[in-house]
Amino acid sequence: MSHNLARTSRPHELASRLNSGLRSAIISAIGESAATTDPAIKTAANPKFGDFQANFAMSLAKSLGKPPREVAQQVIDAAPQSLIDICEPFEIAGPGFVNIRLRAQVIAEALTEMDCPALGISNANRTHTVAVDLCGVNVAKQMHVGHLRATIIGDTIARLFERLGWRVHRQNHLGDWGLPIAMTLAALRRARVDLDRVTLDDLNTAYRNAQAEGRDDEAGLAAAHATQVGPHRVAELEAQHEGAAAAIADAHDTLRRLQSGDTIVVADWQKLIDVTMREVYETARMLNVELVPEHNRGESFFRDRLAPTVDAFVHANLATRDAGALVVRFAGRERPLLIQKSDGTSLYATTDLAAARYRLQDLGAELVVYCVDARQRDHFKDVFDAVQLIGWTKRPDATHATLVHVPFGAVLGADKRPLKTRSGENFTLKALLDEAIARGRREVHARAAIPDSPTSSMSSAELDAIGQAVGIAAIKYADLSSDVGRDYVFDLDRMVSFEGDTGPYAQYAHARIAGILAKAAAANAVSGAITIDTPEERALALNLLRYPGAIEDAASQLAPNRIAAFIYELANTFNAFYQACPVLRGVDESTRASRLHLCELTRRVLADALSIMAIAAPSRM
RNA sequence: GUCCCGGUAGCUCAGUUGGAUAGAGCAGCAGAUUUCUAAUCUGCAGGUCGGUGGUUCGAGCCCACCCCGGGACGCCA
Repeated sequence: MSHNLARTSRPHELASRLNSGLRSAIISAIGESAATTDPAIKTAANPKFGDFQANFAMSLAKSLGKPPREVAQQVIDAAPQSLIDICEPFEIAGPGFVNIRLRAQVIAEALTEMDCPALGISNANRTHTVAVDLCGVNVAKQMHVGHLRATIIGDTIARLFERLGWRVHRQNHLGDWGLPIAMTLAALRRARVDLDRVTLDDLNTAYRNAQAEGRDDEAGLAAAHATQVGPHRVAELEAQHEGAAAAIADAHDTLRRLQSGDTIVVADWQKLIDVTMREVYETARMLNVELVPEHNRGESFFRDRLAPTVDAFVHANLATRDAGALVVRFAGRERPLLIQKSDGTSLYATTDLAAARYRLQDLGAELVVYCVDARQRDHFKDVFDAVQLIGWTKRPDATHATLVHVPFGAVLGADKRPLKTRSGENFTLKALLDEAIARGRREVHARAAIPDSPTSSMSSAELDAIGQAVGIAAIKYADLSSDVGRDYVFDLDRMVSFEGDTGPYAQYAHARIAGILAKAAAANAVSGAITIDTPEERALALNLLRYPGAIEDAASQLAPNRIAAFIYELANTFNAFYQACPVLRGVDESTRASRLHLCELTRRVLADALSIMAIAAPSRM
């Protein structure tokens, strides 16, 4: 998963300095013919090989017809002074790897440089605009685990770009228009339900019943036609489903009134939206997700743009009639994209095309990211190709915008089937979050009950707040920390176990640091110049320096798990440092000042990285 | 039938443009604690990277075919 986001060059970063130094060494050793050779700098596979390794020698040796180690030696001998100044003597190892160890002083200087509000991340990107399609709830339906993913993955990607200074448009593509909503609305109106007092549960039930009614009707008639039974049998079936047919007719009538702006129907429709969204916003708040009414760009928003969208394809000669419907065909692909039904009405692809056009042309997005279920892969491939065909990705400056689907996998139960309750229903997201919060609170209260624990003096309300943060972190981190494109098994025990690669583990590392810093402040201990002496200090420092690159990689690959992997790595190296390197006790003043500085930086980087996933970082837990 | 995604330790997963002995966590075993928060750390053990063939100095990664699992396939979204 990647797009054409240009990776900014970071001359201040150590890897970049090594890269350019080796590049010029290669040219002076081999000649201009090797000017395009990538030094292939990577972080060392193993600390015993140094901090970085350069792998250029093997591929270069082949084209030169020389032994790789000889080529490596030649290049090392031609190293410019700027490179020699920042490294310990190079070592050639194995088939021709060049092992690089930075001088401790250089690492310390780089860290000092990183010690600014932006933490080394370039955020001068205000000319860039991205639109992020996220959440995508349906009106009158409860949120379930699928919406959890669409919401938090989208929010994280949005925050990622915000962190990099982009203009970000969150787009909540609500399912708030069309026959399904009309069916629900019609059913509720028939039953004379008071829409001012109705709950989302009521709506959800009405939605399901209305759907079942409609399916019943369609299925029966479809079967009748498919089996070519006589008109008598069809009539019989129609009689059987008379109620359903009446309901459908009522739904169509309601839809017609809704579309024509019937004041009463529109007001009732708005009530359904209000009831649904009230709960969506509440859930978003629980998840720390930034989602407000201004982000709503649902199907209804695009209703007047559907006909122009279809017209555009017709006028561009990209749409053809097929069995009464309008389809867009693609070279080398059997599957067409249906943009208008044979009855002249539009369907979801039409809305997606209109939405894409809006995001590209009205919002001016150079990148549009869709955080939607992986099962819609083919659908988005078709939609994106259609947008490409008609030329809506062309930008005023002659560049092309990019549309990217970030497909996410299913949330599975222990049986590896999509997560269901024991009675076979979908888990509501709310129930899942309540359970996680309860678990988080239980754990936090249990810790606080241990004498001398840092939280033992806290009030029950304070502990509840921390417990909620821990429970939510457990769920969010588990969801975001593996490749989002894949299915994962929802196992609350593992998520809330607080051991290993989990949200609470990261929070704990942060709280530990905050504890040290609080004690240091109380003792008037101050941080100062960084010196790198021990292996643990070096490992921690090198990890901190990787932060800007990790964030840029996460953005360019639209991969939230890259952030999580960085966090876990940093928390790990910090805990090893914590174990081996006393900060406040038994060390001289300059060591204490240096280690306090490392702690401060680590805390800030951890908190910053967690904030991109919108996971709280409590100071005590 | 066509197309898409996946298969890595008992379990859950990493693995960047192809690079050194394929890495973590959990579970298991052995250690470290009068602690700056043990929700931690250190070590051990655990693998035919689904299979076969190919490309390459070098393949978990690239190519071909096959096996297994999941998904999508015009008038739902």
